[in-house]
Formats: sequence, C-alpha cells, structure tokens
Amino acid sequence: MTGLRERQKEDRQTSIARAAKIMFLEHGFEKATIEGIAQAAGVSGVTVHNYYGTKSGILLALVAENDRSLIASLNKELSLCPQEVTEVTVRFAKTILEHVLMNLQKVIWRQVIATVTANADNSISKPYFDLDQELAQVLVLQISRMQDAGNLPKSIVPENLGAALFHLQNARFIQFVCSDELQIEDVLRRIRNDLEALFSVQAAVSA
Amino acid sequence: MTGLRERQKEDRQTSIARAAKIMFLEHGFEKATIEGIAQAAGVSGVTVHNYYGTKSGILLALVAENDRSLIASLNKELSLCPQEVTEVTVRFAKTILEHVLMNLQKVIWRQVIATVTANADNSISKPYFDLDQELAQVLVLQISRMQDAGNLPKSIVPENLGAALFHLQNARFIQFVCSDELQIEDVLRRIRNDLEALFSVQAAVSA
DNA sequence: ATGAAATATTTAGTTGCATAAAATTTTGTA
DNA sequence: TACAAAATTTTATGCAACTAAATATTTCAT
Repeated sequence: MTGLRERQKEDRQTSIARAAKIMFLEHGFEKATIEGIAQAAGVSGVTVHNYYGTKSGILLALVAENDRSLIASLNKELSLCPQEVTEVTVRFAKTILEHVLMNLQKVIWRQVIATVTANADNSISKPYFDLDQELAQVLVLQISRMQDAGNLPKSIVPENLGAALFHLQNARFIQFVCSDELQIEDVLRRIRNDLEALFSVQAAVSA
Repeated sequence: MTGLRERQKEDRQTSIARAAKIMFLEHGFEKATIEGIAQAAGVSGVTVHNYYGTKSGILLALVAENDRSLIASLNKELSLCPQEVTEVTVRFAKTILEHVLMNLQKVIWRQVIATVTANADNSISKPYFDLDQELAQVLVLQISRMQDAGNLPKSIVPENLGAALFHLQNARFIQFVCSDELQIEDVLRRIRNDLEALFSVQAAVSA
C-alpha cells in the first residue's frame, strides 16, 4: 500500500512546506498569503487547506520539523559538558537559541509563540508543549548525572530543578525573540546573572 | 476646552470598552466581532476602529486599564510581607494571579499574550512590556529591603535577583493561563518547588 | 484497459477585519 | 439662531482566510 500516491502526497506536503517557509521568510507571516504559498508550491489554495488546515497550521508544521533535530543536537552538545549547573544550563540555552535562529527569524518565532499561546487548548499546539516537556527532561537527566557525580546535593529533586531551570531559560528565550536588538550572548549573560543571583540566596539563611 | 465633547468622547470610549469586555467574556475573543461590539456600545463599527484601531487594540486597552490597579495591589500586599525571599515571591505571584483572574478569563489572557508577542516590535505592545519592567522593579525593591534587614547577602545584585525571580514567575504565569486545569494553588506550589530547588544548588560547591 | 475509490481542483460563496471618502450630525461660538 | 469646526456614520470597497459542493483527475485492483 506504499504506492505512488502516498509518495506524491508527501511530495506535495514538503513542497507546500518549503514554499511556505520561503514566503514566511521573505514577506513575513502576516503578509504571506495561502494563495501565494499554493501558487509557489504548484497546488491550489484549497489543497493547502486540506493539508494543513489553517495558515497557523503550516507554521507549526514547520516548527515541528525543526524540533526533531533539536533534541538530538542538545543531547550531543550536553554529553561532553562540564559537570556544573550553570554551565550546563547556559550550554542548553545556547544550543536552543542557535538552533532556533538557524531556521527561522525572530519575527516568525514571535508568531509561533503567539499561535501556540492563543491555541493552547487546541490540539494544534500539543506538539509544541510536548517538546517543552522533552526539553525539560533533558535538563532533568543532566541534573541526575551531576548528582551521581557528587556535584549536586542529593536532596534536590531533579524534576524540580530541571523544571525551574527550563522555565527560566524559556522566559529568557521568549524575551530574546521578542526583542530585535538582543543578541545570543546578551541572553546567555543574563541567564548567568539569573543563576548567580539565585544560587547566592542560600547564604541568606546563614547570614 | 474641557467641554461636553470630550466628556462624550470618554463616555463612548468606556462604553465601547465595556461592551467589548462583555462580548469577549461571552463569546471569546475570536468569535466576538467588531460590528457586534459596536452595536452593543451603540456606535458604528467604524467608530470602534477610530477609537481603538484594531480588535487587538481593544483587548490591550482593557488590559492596560486592569494594570493600573495591579501595581497598587502589589505594593500594598508586599508592604507587610515576611522578610523571606520565597514568601515574597510567592506572595507576589499570588497577587498577580488573583488579580488577573478577577478581570478576564484564562482564554482571554492567552489572546493577550499572543497579541503582545506577535506585535512585540509594535508600539501597541509597549505598555505591556513597560508593566513587566515595573513588576520586576517591585521585586528589586523588596530584595533591597531584605538585604538592608540582613536577610539576604549584600553580594547579590538586587536587579539580577529581581529579574530572575520575575522571569520565573512570568513563565509560571504563562503556563497557568495556558492550562485550563491548573489552579492558583498548583502554580504557587510549583513556584515554591522551583525556588527550593534553585536555592539548594549552592550546597553543590561545598559538597 | 476499465471501473471504483481516493484525492485534488474548480467554482462559488461567506465572513470579518480593515480602510477610504463622502455625507451627515453634533458641538461650540459668534 | 446661524455658522464653522469636529466627530460620527454611511457607503463602498478590498482583502484574505476559510468552507462547501460539484467536477475532474489520478490510482489501484480486477
């Protein structure tokens, strides 16, 4: 049953996605039209709707494709990472930020976040939230590793610290894509500052 | 020059805003139409456009109104707060979450965040980002106070810790409005967990 | 090759945001 | 009261997302 038809279906799907990406990058999400994408992909506008449902659907499909490679990059990058929380987190953030900019512009990512937020209760957003879960899990594993290596107290619940670090990173990520000026290094510096400040609070008890 | 006309202008403005709020709450942002809002407010659709520019513009105006009272609530709530970082942060988050739900539903807040994010480079979003700045500043002041009271090490830069705590809170806030199930208490518990985990990292160095 | 099933396109239409320009009403003043 | 200025409504229009139904095409199995 894996005949010619399915292959053509895939072909059409990818050519629509490719056309959409070009249109989004060239004209921005708002100004890009489904009809234009359809024309560039050599199909009709209705066909685009049949495949992706809505304009936002096309965008999220692009992101989903992008995501598959991210987890791999992350694990590779972190496998030979210094056993220190701040460095792990910064490396984690750096990988995500670079990966993100490699595929789409900030202004497009703003649309992604907007779409996912506005449709948080819709199944269209589920893959995005699932990815967040996976990303947090990457940090959790790193934390466990550091605990095993004796670089972090065993009293810490890895899930909790992983979630906290991920959310902090995510907040800085959103801030990054929302500002045209902010550079990756700026964000990393801020994350360092965040962590340094947070990790110093402990001393309060003994002061 | 503060004549009848200006008063009527204000009247119209508020009646549009009031009608919009009702429509948004009743039918949701997407399904509410400008024409419907206009009718409920007793003006024409074009007049609504004249006053607020876009549909999103109406929404953000509602939020801006809401914001004015938030800072006041916060300072009041925190003025007699225990001098402990976690409690201050939790109280901070609690005040914001309650204030937010008092005015609009989660599903509407999702639209707010989506609009602000999608239009981050547009001046329409500026008031929202300005508010974030102000909110972070509230935390910064609290931190300074705790430092002065000897409950936090002087080595901490208040701006850094304030920003970190605010971003963490903000990430949890977004998670809150994005999930219909999450309750305020759930969020506060998570924030506590976040902070407990983060504040325990310090011990790593001495381990 | 032919017919049945799946798929895509055409055609046509609805909706709603947004804008522009002309006509009308309202307001404040002389 | 009448006039001039300001604001609103009317009227008209464009645009693009989205949907529905009929038509045409492609594919696969017989």
